[in-house]
Amino acid sequence: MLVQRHSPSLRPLTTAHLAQTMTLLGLSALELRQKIESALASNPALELVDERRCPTCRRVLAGSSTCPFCSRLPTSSADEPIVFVSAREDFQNFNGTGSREMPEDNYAQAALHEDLPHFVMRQIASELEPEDRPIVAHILTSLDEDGLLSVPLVEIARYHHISLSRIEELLRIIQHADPIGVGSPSPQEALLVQLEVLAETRPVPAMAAEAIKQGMDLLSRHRYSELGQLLGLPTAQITEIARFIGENLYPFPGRFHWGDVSLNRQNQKTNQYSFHYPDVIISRLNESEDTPFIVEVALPLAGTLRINPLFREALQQAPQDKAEQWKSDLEQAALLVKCLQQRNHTIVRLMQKITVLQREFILHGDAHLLPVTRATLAKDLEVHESTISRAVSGKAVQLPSGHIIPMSMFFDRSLHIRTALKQIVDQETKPLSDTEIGSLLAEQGYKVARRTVAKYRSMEGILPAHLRQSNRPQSRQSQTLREAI
DNA sequence: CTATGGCACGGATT
DNA sequence: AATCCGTGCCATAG
Repeated sequence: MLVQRHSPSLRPLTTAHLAQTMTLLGLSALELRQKIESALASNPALELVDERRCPTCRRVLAGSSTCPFCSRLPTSSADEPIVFVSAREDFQNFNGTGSREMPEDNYAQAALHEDLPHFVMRQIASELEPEDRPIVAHILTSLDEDGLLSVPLVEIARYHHISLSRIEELLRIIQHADPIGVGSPSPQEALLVQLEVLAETRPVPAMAAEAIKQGMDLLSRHRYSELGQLLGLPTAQITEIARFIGENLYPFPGRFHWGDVSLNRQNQKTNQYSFHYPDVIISRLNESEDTPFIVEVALPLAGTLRINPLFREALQQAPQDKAEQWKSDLEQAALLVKCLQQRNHTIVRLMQKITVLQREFILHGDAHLLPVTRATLAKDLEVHESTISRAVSGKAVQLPSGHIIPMSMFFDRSLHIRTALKQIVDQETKPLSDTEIGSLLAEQGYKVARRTVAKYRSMEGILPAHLRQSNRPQSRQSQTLREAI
């Protein structure tokens, strides 16, 4: 296998090597930690020693978690980013902020240790009868990335042989957990639940619930006068209700904070990137324009994982019945350590390439992202394409700006065009049709079909021209709301 | 008649 | 082999 070429020190790869390297490569820092912890617990041949060495230069590190020697290489330049693996002690205390503001602490905490289903379950578990828990778990795991329930309730009721009304009771409990409205079958219902909860602590506009119930589609299309007629209210009052909803309610309870790292593009536009522990942290050595990058590949452990030398000795005089077991433990341990090295090695090499290629993007944002494919990078690095895929998937990168983005964003083929599109719409004086936007994009060198403009536009949550009023800035929430329909 | 969204196809990407 | 993405065609709304 090609991987070998870059790691001459490793002994020839067996199938086991390969399999495990592949698996480890595909894991994020968080998953990797779990994996290592469980290995550590079950395999006596492994030990975690406090002595920490810089994985790059092998120097023993004293206090700091980053190697002072490596991070101060005087020869590095913009073309040669400093890339190294770093054992992060702060992993447990990670709060995801960096320099970035964090809206709610508990979200960050939750995202570190668990996903949306677990987060919700933990809140409500005490309210539930033990026999209801599997049912609730079923519901929670069926949520889509927006935190909405796409599976019909009847189906779940039938599956568990319980009545529909029982299910509805349970769902009600779920909906009142944080994020409020989670588990609702529709954005509409999510809004209603939020409204209800909000009403307990502060005044809400009269008829707001009616407006949502009866005029969801009108509301979402900004047809305030029509909605006014429907409800027999003056348009002004409807506008007021709409404003309130836009500012205080959110139709997709899960989208704000969770969302799939690789798929959910929606939250990128809001700067609310997912709160995952970054597998890679990019920072700049200084403030100058041509500063080298410092790239830390996070190893979610404080210390060095190695084979316990005592165990190796003990193996010599192992009792008959245990010999076999011990031997396999030792092999397992050695394998894990090697594969771990290899995983890190691959990621380091990958990041070296990426940081050079996407330098402008890292420093200056979305518009400068080059459309690079995993395939070309694989060729550059002389590894198999699938190796890159695995190395990239499910991982997060923290940029010098503090933003945490999915690593796959480095391979987004249309982000720069979408950014240009956003800019066009931001600056438009009258709503431009997709065709017009298309020709403007063409002037900038982006030749895309009209249909594609429409796709990008909706990806960015921008409404079609006829529903966009001329350039008054609108709250993000109401944009999202309208997107719902 | 124009603007847009849905569906589906084919080629590229993973 | 499975999935994603850009695009063309067509139906529908305005």
